[in-house]
Amino acid sequence: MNQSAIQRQFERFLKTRALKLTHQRRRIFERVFATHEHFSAETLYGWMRAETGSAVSRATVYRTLSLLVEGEFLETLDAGKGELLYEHVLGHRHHDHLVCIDCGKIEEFSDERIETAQREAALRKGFTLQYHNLRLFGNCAACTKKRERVAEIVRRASSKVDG
Amino acid sequence: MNQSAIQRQFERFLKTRALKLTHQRRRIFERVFATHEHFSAETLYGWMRAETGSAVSRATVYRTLSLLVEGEFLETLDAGKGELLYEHVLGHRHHDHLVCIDCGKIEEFSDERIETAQREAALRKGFTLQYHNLRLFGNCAACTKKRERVAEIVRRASSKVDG
DNA sequence: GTCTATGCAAATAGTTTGCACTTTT
DNA sequence: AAAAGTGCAAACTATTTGCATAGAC
Repeated sequence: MNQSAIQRQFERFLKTRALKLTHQRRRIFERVFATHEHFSAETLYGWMRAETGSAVSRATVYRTLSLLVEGEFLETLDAGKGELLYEHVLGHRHHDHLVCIDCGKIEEFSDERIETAQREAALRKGFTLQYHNLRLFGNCAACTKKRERVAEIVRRASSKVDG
Repeated sequence: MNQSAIQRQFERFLKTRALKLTHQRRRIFERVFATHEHFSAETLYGWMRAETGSAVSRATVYRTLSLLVEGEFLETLDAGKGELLYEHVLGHRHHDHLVCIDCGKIEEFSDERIETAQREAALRKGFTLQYHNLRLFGNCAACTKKRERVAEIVRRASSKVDG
């Protein structure tokens, strides 16, 4: 699915709910699908202010983001930074996230075994599964190395004190 | 591990960090381990006010909860209700959660296949896994039935209109 | 013209923090 | 006595909302 196809889908979505296609909504929509990064509401608001086009207020950014999530054009990700992150779904299969607790780097992964086991767990408990949220927290490769270097320095310093 | 054993563990934890065992901390600690439910900071604060004992302020409740999480006496769970829930770890194996989006009911489950697949995913991406967070959202058995009854009523009503 | 959207600033909600005073060690 | 803890109220942060005005249909 390409950019203009999804744009039409957005217009259809608005129409079915008797919502209006405003300049602000179009601008936000386009900007959101122009990035492949995860971004926060505040980040998006920053982009809107920095780039030219019809002005968009913070309130409208928040309201439009909620709308896009409802319409399943965006998904949210809470990386534990106190603010929600968003990512568009264009061309993205379902996936879960790995979050680096040192630098905030986010990697995506998916595993069919996990999906299956989740469905079974829900079934066992009598739940009708609607959606799920899996986040793995740890240190990315670079930050793991950094941590190892620090640990090495600490080890040498304390052996000096001991010895 | 029984109540008094974990209490001693708490005292040891405080000692190693040169923290003091105050009445407030002891009261909060005991109350938290007296429940097997998930609870929020505000709920705990409510319990503290309702029950007799040395007064505990809201700030101290929050500060002590953070301390207990750091010490790994408690774990947090974000059930998407805008407030964090806590649960103690006494006698609980690691588990993940199923959350009912209608009534808020929480069930626990665990599956070794999920744990394994997570470790593998982290490894593939070069991450050192520290912890993870898996929540399945859906409708519990009771709420699923309720939804089905509502759907049935809607179906009948619309067939009347059509016919 | 009607109904929805926007911008602004104020409100919200859960949580955190600065500071003067109290308690534990 | 020294160091840490507490309570209070104010601060904080991300997000939401009320309301008057502007814009899409």
